[in-house]
Amino acid sequence: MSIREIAKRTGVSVSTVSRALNNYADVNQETRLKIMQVAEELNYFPNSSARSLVMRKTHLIALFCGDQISSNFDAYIQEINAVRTVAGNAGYDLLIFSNRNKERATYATLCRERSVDGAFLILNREEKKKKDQIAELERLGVPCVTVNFKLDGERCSYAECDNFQGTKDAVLHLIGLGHRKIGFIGGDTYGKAGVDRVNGYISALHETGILLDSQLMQFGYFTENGAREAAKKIMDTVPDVTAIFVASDTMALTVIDILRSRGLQVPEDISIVGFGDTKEGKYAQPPLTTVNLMKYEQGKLATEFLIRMIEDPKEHPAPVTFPCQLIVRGSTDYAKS
Amino acid sequence: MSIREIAKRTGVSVSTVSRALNNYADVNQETRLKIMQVAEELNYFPNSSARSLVMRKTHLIALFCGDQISSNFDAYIQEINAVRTVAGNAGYDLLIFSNRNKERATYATLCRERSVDGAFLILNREEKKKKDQIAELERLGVPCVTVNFKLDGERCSYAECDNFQGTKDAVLHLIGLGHRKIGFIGGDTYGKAGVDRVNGYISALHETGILLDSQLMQFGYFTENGAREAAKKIMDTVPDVTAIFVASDTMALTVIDILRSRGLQVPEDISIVGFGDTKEGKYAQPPLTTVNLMKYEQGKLATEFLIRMIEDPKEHPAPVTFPCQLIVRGSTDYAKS
DNA sequence: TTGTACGCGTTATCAT
DNA sequence: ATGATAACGCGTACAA
Repeated sequence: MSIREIAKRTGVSVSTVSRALNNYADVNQETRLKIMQVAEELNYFPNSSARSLVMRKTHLIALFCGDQISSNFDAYIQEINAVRTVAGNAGYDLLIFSNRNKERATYATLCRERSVDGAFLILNREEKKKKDQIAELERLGVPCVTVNFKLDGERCSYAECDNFQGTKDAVLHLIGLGHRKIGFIGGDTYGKAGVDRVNGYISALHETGILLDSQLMQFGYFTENGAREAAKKIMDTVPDVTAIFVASDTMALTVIDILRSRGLQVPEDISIVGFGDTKEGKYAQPPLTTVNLMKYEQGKLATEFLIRMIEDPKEHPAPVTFPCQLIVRGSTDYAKS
Repeated sequence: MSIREIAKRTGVSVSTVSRALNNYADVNQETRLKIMQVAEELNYFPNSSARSLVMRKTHLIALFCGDQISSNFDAYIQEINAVRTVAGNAGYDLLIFSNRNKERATYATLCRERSVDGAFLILNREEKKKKDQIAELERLGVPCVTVNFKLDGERCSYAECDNFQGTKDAVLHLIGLGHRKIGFIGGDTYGKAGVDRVNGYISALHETGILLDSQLMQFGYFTENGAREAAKKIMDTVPDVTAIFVASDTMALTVIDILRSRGLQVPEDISIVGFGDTKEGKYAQPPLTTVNLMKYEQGKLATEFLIRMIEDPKEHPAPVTFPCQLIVRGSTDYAKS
């Protein structure tokens, strides 16, 4: 089973076997052939633990995705698919830390312990607050990338999407349809993404000369209840609103429910734009106009950064901001004149 | 950084350090404290490659999910979540093979090379045909489990869902609503699952004394086109059909489209039951009545089997067949009288 | 072209 | 209670 066994059976030394199996030039064709033949017979395959130990390379990329506790991959599939594809093409396998015994361990600790060659992080709202852990990771020296989160550090990079532009495009789309009283239901403004969406909305109005009405701006904190309350406030204070931008698809669907319960039809009476392009939105009735975050592309780019850093110690790819894409579907229409 | 470094700084031998760090009883409290302190200072963490090498245990579970090429996790999220949770609780991390350089390697080979402690397989239709690879895996000696696929072998087990009962329940639901002319659009009959669904349909009819009409039975092969053709055939030959069981949610939604294009309303004119309980179906209009495969539970159970086999060489958990759950939503209603 | 010897970081065995 | 020493399986300078 081991290289030593092959050495015995072929009557050569282990080093010769090693060289033969690793396609070194300095080994006789005959002996090589014989070695490979015996290896085949014994169904030999190198032990990657041993190899990693001596090579100091595991061909493993750590994948941190979202809360380890709630463990829902659903939201991260596109990024995960991207990592899997790009890293796989480059010859890497993926490691997902699930071990609960190590729950108190930090990202950096986990990476070091498993000697991963690099790490890909998809952080949720809670995790982004762990400043010290992230700082530790940035100091670690192991190449790291994130999506939708700024990661500074010698061996770090990231890809993020342009929430500002995405929101702005969505609101400009509404304005293009003739809407003037346009509501905004944000998630929160704790992070850059949330702030950017607010600014995108404001910028779109500003650019087209529409006056800002603070009563039209509410926040739903990405919860159903929050969205419900926000929508009610807008409807109560500005009943002649004709369109609302909502900062997540899930909240947007909730808003549509509220509107229906008040006897309003979407998009006939009021247009709704979501954010995130989820399946729920895609298959909703009417299908939701929304903003696609290009998550696969983000993941792809970030992984390419990661691979470059792993394979070249001098690489330090500049972070990229990715444009979002507006997906126009059935929940938006011309404003009633 | 290494155990050796700690030994130097504390003035003891490496073996003592190892014992101290691994909570062996036979080490002086003072020296242990000192060792732990230095380990803390140096921010020491054990190297798992080295540890795996000598312990012959990696605390790694291989996760094979679907086609390595098309790389879409979407369909397997529930199982993956289950593995992650259960394996994580038991102290295992997850390894996803993505390395494309090893595309020609077999499951068994990959497992051996990375020395995983066990493997969890989610096989798609294509992969289930690789009989020799699966046989090799069964002989490997590394604990393996699958979902929805029979895996024989000393160290193998699996969890599957009861397609027969699930289909039967769905059809009985339709019969309970007063339907008598009930169509069946299957996927295929290449595997056990497909056959079971056919038999479930037949059994439900038989049990309630409804005569079988072969014109009402068609197959869509899990493709849009297939579903479309199957639906057309049924509608053309038995225009007074009042309900159709469709063997996948995706096909069911396609069928609904076809019916609409022919001026039929669901569920007013015709009831539709899907299979699989996907998000598309859940958020469709009307929400699809369907059969939930309890994928999370299947994954959970299979993983528990796996852990048991890993931790006890004598364990050989009996496979389990899981009952499906009928989810009644808006796409089914009483038959028009 | 091949073999010897050592190191990778850890644990286990057997002394002491 | 502690230390030497030998594994684990592999890669690689260096010597031959």
